[in-house]
Amino acid sequence: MAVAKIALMTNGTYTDGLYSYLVPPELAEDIEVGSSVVVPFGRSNKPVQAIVIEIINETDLEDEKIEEGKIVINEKGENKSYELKKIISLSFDEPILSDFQIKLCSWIRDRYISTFSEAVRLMYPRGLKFVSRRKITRGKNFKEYFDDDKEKLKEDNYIIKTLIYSDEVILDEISNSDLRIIKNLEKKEILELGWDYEESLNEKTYNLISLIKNWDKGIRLGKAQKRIVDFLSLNESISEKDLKDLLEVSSQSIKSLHEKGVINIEKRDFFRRYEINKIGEYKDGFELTPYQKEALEKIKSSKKPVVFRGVTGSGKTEVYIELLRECLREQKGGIILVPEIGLTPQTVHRFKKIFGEEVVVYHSKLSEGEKHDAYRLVKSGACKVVIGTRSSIFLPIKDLKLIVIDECHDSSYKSESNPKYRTEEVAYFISKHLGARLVLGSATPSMEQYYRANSGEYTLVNLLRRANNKDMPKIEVVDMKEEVKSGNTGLISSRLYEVMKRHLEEENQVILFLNRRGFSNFIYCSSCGAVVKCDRCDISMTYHKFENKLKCHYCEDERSVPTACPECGKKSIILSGAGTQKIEDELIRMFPDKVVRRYDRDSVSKKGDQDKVLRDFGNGDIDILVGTQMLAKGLDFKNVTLAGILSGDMMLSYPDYKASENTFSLITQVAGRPGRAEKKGEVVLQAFQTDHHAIRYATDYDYESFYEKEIDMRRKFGYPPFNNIVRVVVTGEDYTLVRNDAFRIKEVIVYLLTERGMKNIDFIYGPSQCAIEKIKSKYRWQLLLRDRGIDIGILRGLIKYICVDKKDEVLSRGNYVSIDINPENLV
DNA sequence: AGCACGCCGACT
DNA sequence: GTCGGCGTGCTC
Repeated sequence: MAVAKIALMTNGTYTDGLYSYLVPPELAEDIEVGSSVVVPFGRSNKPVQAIVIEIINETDLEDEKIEEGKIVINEKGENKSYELKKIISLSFDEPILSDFQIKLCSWIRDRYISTFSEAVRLMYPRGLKFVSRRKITRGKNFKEYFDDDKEKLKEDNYIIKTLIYSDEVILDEISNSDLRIIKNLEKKEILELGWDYEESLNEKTYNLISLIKNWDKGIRLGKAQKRIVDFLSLNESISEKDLKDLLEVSSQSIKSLHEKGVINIEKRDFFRRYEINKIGEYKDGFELTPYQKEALEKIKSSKKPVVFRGVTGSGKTEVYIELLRECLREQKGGIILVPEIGLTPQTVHRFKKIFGEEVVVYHSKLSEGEKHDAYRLVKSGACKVVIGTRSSIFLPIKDLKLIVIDECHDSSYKSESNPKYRTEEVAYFISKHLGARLVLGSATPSMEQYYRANSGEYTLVNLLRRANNKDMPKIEVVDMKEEVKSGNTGLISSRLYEVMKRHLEEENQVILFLNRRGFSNFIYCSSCGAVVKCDRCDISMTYHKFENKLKCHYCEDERSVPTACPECGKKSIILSGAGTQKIEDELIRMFPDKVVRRYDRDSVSKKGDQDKVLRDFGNGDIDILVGTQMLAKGLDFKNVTLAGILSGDMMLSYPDYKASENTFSLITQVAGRPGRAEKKGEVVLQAFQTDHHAIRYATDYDYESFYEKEIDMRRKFGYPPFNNIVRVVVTGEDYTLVRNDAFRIKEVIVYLLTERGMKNIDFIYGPSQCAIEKIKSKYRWQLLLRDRGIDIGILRGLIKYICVDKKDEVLSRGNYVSIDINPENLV
């Protein structure tokens, strides 16, 4: 028998390795590398899912031999023999992972310090549900047990009673006391305790109905049946549901037609697909401008990944479309990655319109069924174009030749949960191995991306002219310090009000932009200055007017607004900050005859809400749209002539080395919204730190100068792209234990390195408390490490050794450690 | 991570 | 005695 090395799909680092199982002869033909299988695991032989990573034929065994079902493994000159278990079953006919995907899993596992199962999960079809349950059956002494003592029938356990008339008892969970009883009876062979498992595939089918060619015309048909036959003689085929709806006929009529041999009923796969409504306007056909053509040719001729810097409105999308068209002409596949699908409904719709059924849309808001069907459409090769968010990079697109990462600087391309991968790196790995073209498009590439483009690792392609040949709108800066001095404590400066009024009077539309949903919309005490914070997360709670409640954005905890200050007891609690709700109120007061709408995660949480607001805005039913980040990307409305940025520098105060970069790109993006059609656009930027280089260069649209200044700082302080940052976060409920563990990790690192003769260990920062000290009742301490004077590979290995392999020895019980290589944010 | 097993204290 | 809680160790 052949031996399969498998990786388990259960969680946990302890079982993160390869295990050997025998391939039973009856499955030998079907099990391949990449197959999804079920294996018995652990002392109780619980069935678990696993992926076959390697198959070794008996004849190829070297250090290992199989003797009478046992495997003899030669380890360090010693023969150890294990009883090998057999694979129970195969879950899909086809292998789930290709050889390349297995390679990718290993790479992800190493690079981001995750487990095999976490990596496999990224690529595993969502439609398969697997559950294992306890199964209790009768032992051979079961009958005797009652013969001995008839009284037992009355008092015994309900499981045993059930077994008197039923062959088995299946339980989702088993209580500790029941387990003990069963274990005891198992020894006497009265009961047997085992496992049962169930796999269900969430796939849908429909009935396709068509007329049989030579059906017997002499058969008598009912009225409804005649209608069906008439319809089918004009139409080739129709789904049963549509037939019923259209002709208003019953299942019975269809059934009897089938029985009479008049019609065919065929089961067909039904694919649940994500559809979106048309929003806004854009031209369907287009011709590339000479500049776009030039960029296209440069991209096509590059052998390296391309950083495609195109200013807002330059028409990067048209270039992507051309690249995709070329792919399809050659029968190859392509993928366009976008930051968050909700951010660019217009783009998605546009691709759908051009490429039709060929496009699969994939993002986190899809249902499990929709995700699964998207996977199937791609896996089968039926669809060759994917447009989706970061996780779609793992879809098994056939003959992948093009990967585009649009808005490539966006932070949503970094995964925050395990494996904490960076989409760009994964895409790079894939493109290299599969020979696919990689294009990173943005108006404001990240400092790292631009650095790579300048250093020759990537190719730089610029598209610095807008498609409509218009200049970028002028950005006017309003100094809020002056505004406060002159007595205006509102959110909207007198200057912005003035400009808004002018644009609105000319029947144009205005977008107002704010950082994050209600980020600083906290309440505070005007006597002592105390801010109401969440007890569990230690972040300011946000005031939500509609519910008149305070909410924590990290743990979703909520409470009513206190009447007195929790610190000093005085009744001087007042509202502050600039939540979108508060602004909405202010605007309604300022412009009573205009329609104001909010666009943030609170007001458009449902799938349809978002489309509706954008549709209304596109139709001109809304005059002023107020929103967060969601407004900054990809939206294209021709009547928008003014964009207001209310707190342009708020982001600068985030505890993050990327604060400047994020501020710059945000301003640039917002500025790209107004004036996209014939009308001239204008931007008003309110800020306190008007002299900051991010603000100054952004208002001049001077990306190059900003880059020069910023890259110097990165070099000086050892931040990416010059150094990698490894973040280790310890969490747990006991403050002291968490803190001590963070210090212990540092000590162990220093100890191990000095032991190896390393002298300058000055690349560890911290431990320090995280900016958000507590989330969901768990304290958080962090350690930041940089690869200064140490190779990143060695550093990664060291951290894995300490925080994963030796976790039990280093960490206190109940504490948890999370490792993030080059994290996107440091809160 | 689960899961099983075994040790120990509490309570009939 | 035996029930249940938790600490420990293993998983091809």
